[in-house]
Parts: sequence; structure tokens; C-alpha cells
Amino acid sequence: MSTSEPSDRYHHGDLRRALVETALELLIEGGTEALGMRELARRVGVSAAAPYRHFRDKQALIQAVAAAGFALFRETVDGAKEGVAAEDQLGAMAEAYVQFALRYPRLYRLMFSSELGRFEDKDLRRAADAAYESLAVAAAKADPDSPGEAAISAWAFVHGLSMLLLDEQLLGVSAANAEPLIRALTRRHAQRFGKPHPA
Amino acid sequence: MSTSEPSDRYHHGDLRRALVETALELLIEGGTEALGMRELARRVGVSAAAPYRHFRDKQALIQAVAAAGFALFRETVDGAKEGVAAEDQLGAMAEAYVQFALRYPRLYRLMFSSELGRFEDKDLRRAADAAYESLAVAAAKADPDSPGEAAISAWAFVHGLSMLLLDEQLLGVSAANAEPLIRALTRRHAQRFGKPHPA
DNA sequence: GGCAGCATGTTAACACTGTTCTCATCCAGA
DNA sequence: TCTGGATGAGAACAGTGTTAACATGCTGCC
Repeated sequence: MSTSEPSDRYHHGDLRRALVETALELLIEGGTEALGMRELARRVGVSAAAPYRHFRDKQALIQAVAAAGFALFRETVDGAKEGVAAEDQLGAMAEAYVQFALRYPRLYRLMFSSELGRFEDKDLRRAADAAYESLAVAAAKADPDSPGEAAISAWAFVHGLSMLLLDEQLLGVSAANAEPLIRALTRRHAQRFGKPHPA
Repeated sequence: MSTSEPSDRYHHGDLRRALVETALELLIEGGTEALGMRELARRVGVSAAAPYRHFRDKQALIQAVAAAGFALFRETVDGAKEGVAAEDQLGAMAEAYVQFALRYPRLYRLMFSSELGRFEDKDLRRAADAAYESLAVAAAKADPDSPGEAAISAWAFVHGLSMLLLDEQLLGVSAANAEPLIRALTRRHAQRFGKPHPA
């Protein structure tokens, strides 16, 4: 909010950061529809053309926002394993993953909605891969026999579950009262894939 | 393509259907960016205002497109279980599910991307639920002990896997050569959740 | 058969958007 | 101190979604 608002100088001082921060707020509140270049410039208190000194495109701006989202995301998921017994870490992280999606639904959607060309923007790609890694290593540790498949499976599961909850596709389960279900499902999944193959 | 193109009359004849069909093509080819009211009208050979006689909004048009997508989706997934042994049906459907997502990535994204207000449009909601059902009953059959959880788990898994493949988030796995992996993962998942609890 | 009414089309306009010019202002280093 | 480059403003352009007012064609009623 009030990181730095000098506001009446000709040069803003740190426009690029201000743009990304405000864009993030705009996105979180109003979704991708509410995130427009002009509206953004208005909020920051700057002319409509100014952002183009810092971002080639609207798309470039969006990529930066998504990258910021991935950083926050990574912190959250990674932090969830602190002080947790090794065998429960995967479950804890999975839970944190889904809860992040539920807390910032529109941001989460943007991060994975992409026609934001995740392939061309290196920063974005790195941020996304980093987030993937933190869950992948936990999954691999839990199922050393087939670490690759375990990672994919875990990631797919939490990602899919998050999307379903966001869409309220799960009959009778609203995002509000979903916590117990999340707990049960993520733990159950982690357990099944965690234990060595059951013969 | 050539269902009916009279083209030079003042009244089109069946504009609504033509709009949805063309919008679907437009979406499949160019993604949600390429799907604009004016461009759509142009393609159909009609004035820019004409679509508004049949759809209140751009959003309403998009909802109709998504509903059509869900219908096609459902046919595909449902059809995959024909002539397959009962115990393999869930796996076959899961495979068909992911392959649909890979064949029509932009359509699939739209169907689940929604800020298309899946809650307000009854037709769309029904179409989506119908698609959900067909996989859910197969999952429930495979794991009668906890049919609810099994359904959610299966759905989440295939949905998440689809999204990951679309994003090329899976390192080294491009959509092109993904088929063996899909086979292995879906079968493995179906099996694990299919067999009654181990231990 | 002729005619009213309604559904469906058109044209013109509005407000808004992303984007790009050109010009103004500030700041940093020679 | 002065100059050049980075960063801002302002005006303009093409394109968009949407609406209002008008035109056309089809259908059912006398």
C-alpha cells in the first residue's frame, strides 16, 4: 500500500515496482478483466503512456505480475514444510498449495491460465520452474522408487484439485468449507503414493 | 463448415447456430484473444450489431461456446468406455480426457478458465456437470468403498495432468510425445485407486 | 390477398482500450 | 555547467464492445 508515494514529482522514482505491485492488487481484487494498462496507470497516478517505458506490452506486464505471483507462491508452499516431520512434509505442502489457490483465486488462475507465453519470458519460466521444484523434490523423497512419476502425479493432483475447487465444480463443496476435504484428500494421496508399492 | 450458407439474404436463416459454430472455430484456431464480437460477425458475413439479437453479451456468447465444448467433451470421454472391459474403463476414459485437452487446448482452457460465471448460466452449468458425472460414476464403480473421494481424486488428477501438459510445465515432455506417459500415469492412478485399500 | 406486428438485420455513434508518435522534463556524468 | 539519455506527458490512431434508431423481411389474421 504505502511503500512510497511521493506522487507530485515529474519522475515517479520507482515506477516499475509500483506498476507490478498495483497490478497485483488490481488482479487479486478484480480479475484479469480489471487489469488494464490505462486503469493501472490511473491508479498509480501516471499518464497512460508511462508504463510503456518499463514494459514493451501489456503481455510483458502480465508476465511480470505472474512471475511475482510465482515467487509468493513458492514462499508459501516451501514455508509449509518447516518444522514438520519428514514423512508429513508432502502432505503439508500439498495443503498449502491448495490453500494458496483458494486465497488468491484470480492470481492463481492467471499464473496457469497463460496464453502468457511462459516459454519466451525467461524470468517467468524460472519462477514457475522453481515453484514446481519445491513440490517435486518432496514427492520424490516420499516415493524414491519412481520419483519422476511421483512428482508429476502429486503436482497434477494438487493442481487439479485447486482448479476444481475454484470452479466450484465439486458439488456441495464451496471454497469456504473445503478445508477438511482438502486435508483428507491431500493426506490420502500423499500416503498412497508415499508408501512403497503395496504388492 | 458447409452446413448452410445462403449468405445473400437479408435474414441469415440460422444465425445463432452459425455464430456458435464459427466462434468455436475461431477459438480453437486462435485462442480467446482471437474471439471478438466484431471479428466473429465479419466471419459470418453479418453486421457487427447482429449478434446482439441472439446474445446479450460477449460473455453470453462465450458461455454458449463453452457449453458446446462441454457437449463435445462429454461425447468423447463417454465414448471411450465403449467395448472396454469394466475394470479398464476408468483408465480408458482418463486417457480420452487428457487427449481431448491436448487436441483442443484453447477450447479446453476456456471451458475451465472461466470467469465465465459458470454459476449463473444454467445451460452451461448443466453441460459441465454432465461431463463431470460420466467420469465420476466410473471412478465410483472402481472404488466402491469411498466413491466420493475416488471421483474427486480421479477428476482432479486428469484435470491437473491436462493442465500441466498444456503448459508444457512438465520438463522434457512436450504435448507431442506425451502419449506413453499419459497411458502409464492414468493406468497407474486408476489401478491404485481402483483396488480396495492395500494393507 | 393485403396488411400489421415482430423478429431480425443494418448503420452510425459512444466510450473505452492498447499502443505509438512527438515533445517536455529531470538527472547524472564529463 | 552543460549535455545526453532516461523517463515522464499529451495527443492521436485503430480497434473493441455495446447501444440506439432505422430498415427489411416473414407470419398470422381479417
